[in-house]
Amino acid sequence: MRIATFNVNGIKARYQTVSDWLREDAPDVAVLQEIKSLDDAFPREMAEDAGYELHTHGQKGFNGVALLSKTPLEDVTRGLPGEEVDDQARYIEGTVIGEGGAVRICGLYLPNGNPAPGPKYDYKLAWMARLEARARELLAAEEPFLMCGDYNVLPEDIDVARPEVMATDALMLPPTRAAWRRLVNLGLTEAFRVRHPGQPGHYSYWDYQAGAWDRNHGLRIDHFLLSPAVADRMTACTIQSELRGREKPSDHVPVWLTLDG
DNA sequence: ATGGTCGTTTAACGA
Repeated sequence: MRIATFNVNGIKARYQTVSDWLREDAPDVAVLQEIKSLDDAFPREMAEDAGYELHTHGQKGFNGVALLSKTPLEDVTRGLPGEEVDDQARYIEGTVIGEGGAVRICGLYLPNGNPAPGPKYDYKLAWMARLEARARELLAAEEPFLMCGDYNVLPEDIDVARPEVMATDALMLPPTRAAWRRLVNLGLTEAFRVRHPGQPGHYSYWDYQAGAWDRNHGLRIDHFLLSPAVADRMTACTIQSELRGREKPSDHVPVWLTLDG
């Protein structure tokens, strides 16, 4: 089973890019972030014509996540538990049944948090605490799961081209990294780094500005975290960086996870 | 040192 996470930066602007990508690269499950669309405004035929079941959790103008699956998803839920009122659409879960068993897929768009300090950064850290609580629940239930998406977290200095420029950024401030480590230290596996230990220069995002792509001034902020049973099934994790060089790209590229069965 | 680019939606705001 091949699962891809992709921050598309606007599903309407990315119509052709995502349509072509689904047909050419054909993930079994596609986990999308920043659809920037209401549920009713998502171009459903893009998914359905390519052979996907579509589940969205959208809002007007900003944020928004979606799950696309070649096989039916079970128990799709929207929103991250832990806050009574959360008007930001950043989280969706669904269970896919593969040959190797069921996997709970958690798609997330973690808040950027800039400027830090400030209310946006407070919201980011609170959101990370809620995500940790959700991971604890799934671990306690012994449910095989993965959490993937745009984490807006730079786990280590090798995940950014120029760490000194980003030192005070919400994506890598010490409290951000501490919250990330608490999550990983629950016993989760960060798929890409485990498959490519110590290798710098692998990014999943390049700013549209200042020739960031041409200079490879990128960030690795799109991640897969795997529960132990899912980590045991991992056979590959790769970043599809070539998509960033194509016409009318998103500022992010897909990250892929391959599971045995 | 500064500004630079997109997307959504049309005046800024978010990233």
